[in-house]
Amino acid sequence: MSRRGWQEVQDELIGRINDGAWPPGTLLPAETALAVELGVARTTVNRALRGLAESGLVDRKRKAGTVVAEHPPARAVLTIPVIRKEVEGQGKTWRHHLLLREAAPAPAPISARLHLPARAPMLHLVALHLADKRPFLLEDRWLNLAALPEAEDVDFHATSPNEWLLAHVPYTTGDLSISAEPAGEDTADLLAAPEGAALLTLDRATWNDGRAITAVRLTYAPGYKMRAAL
Amino acid sequence: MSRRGWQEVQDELIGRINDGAWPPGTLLPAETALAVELGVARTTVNRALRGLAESGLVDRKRKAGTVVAEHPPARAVLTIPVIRKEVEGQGKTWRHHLLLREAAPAPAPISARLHLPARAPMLHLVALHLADKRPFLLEDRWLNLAALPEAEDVDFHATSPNEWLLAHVPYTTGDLSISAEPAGEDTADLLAAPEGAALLTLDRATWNDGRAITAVRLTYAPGYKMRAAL
DNA sequence: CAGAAGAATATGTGCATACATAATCATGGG
DNA sequence: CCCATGATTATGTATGCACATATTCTTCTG
Repeated sequence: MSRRGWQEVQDELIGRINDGAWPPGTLLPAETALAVELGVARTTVNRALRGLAESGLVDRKRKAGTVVAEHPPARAVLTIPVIRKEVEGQGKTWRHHLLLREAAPAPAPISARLHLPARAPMLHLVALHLADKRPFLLEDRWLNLAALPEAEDVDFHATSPNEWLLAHVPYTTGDLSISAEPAGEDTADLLAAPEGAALLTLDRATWNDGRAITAVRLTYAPGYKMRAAL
Repeated sequence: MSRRGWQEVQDELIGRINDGAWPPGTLLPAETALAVELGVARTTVNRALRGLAESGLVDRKRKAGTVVAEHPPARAVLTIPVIRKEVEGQGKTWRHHLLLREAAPAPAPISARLHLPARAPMLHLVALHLADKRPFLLEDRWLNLAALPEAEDVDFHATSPNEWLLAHVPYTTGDLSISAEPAGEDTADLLAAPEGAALLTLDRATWNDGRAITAVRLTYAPGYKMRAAL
């Protein structure tokens, strides 16, 4: 029945879950048993099950075995590209204006979010990104100078903060919060939106190897949609 | 230097990318070479590299080799739980009201989004979800009756459409679009928000094994923030 | 009978090997 | 010189084996 690969095995298992043969809560056979039944090596079954566990369809615990999840959460992978790439991907011309560049101690909400001591020395950058000369998004960023002293000497007119960071600290972890916010007076003005307009807003904090790097708020112009694959 | 496992190998590789030893665009050594250098089996290097490829840090192609990505996009994993679970996770009481239940042909935008013929027979459901008796989110759903004829006989007063679907078709694929929308008159009323308020809105289309299942729009009450891990 | 010590077991991972597959690269014919 | 074709090569994956590790289950002891 099997012949080809772990994908085939995975499809078979998904099928059994979806058609009700293994309803939520079912303890399913051990890897070794499945391997024998499907005529493949245990490694192959393991690969298939690992995938299902990653996507949340099953829960696995050593010795306890593999159980079909009761409430499999939907997982969507958001891909947040470099801003320039995103604009150019729409066939538009990208530009950016640096509106503010100021070394300043971190205000309380920022230092708290990054788990830094109050008033840690930071670089505050505000940049407006344009697509075909129309406002696209506002980048309001606080950069931790202790982690990135080089930033002090960078010309952010030439390279956007967004892009400079990615080139310098490509691999980061962090968290993200997505919300809809009404446009404040200044923001409305910069994004050419009516005051109070609904704006998609991303708040992001970034660490690298345990060191706080940056906190940023991205405010998109009205009408922007973020897409993700499930 | 190595000793334990693919994670250690992965950390080592991430380190070399992050500290500039392998800048973006670099073609890195073949798996076999890395395996020898790090004193592990190729399988282990492969595991580490596969992880990096999944998170977008490197691009891999057969024969061509592994290249450090030029613009590693940030990837965030959004976990969208069952609505009831989410509300209860905040320590609040969940309830829902079914506001509309109507069999009707799909309007054009819905059938287009699901790649179905125009006016395909569907079930239109609107439900308001409450957290501690306060409006939490509005669920506006179109269900493909051809794929799920059982839905015709379900009492959606007892089980929310959201939850019924998850129990019936646990594993689905689809796409998701996230935006900020101003509250329309009806929506504002139902969510107890001022008209024009900024509301986080999710639009989702769902397939199972190539068959269109449902299209849904979730409109959250003001102030809602969606969180994700990077 | 409670609680600690130990056996049993399912998953997690590493390794060596083999073959599959997709690109690329080199080669030779027109 | 161009292009088709086949050789080369890096990744992709399967397999059998071994051992690690986290739990659970069992049993022994006070």
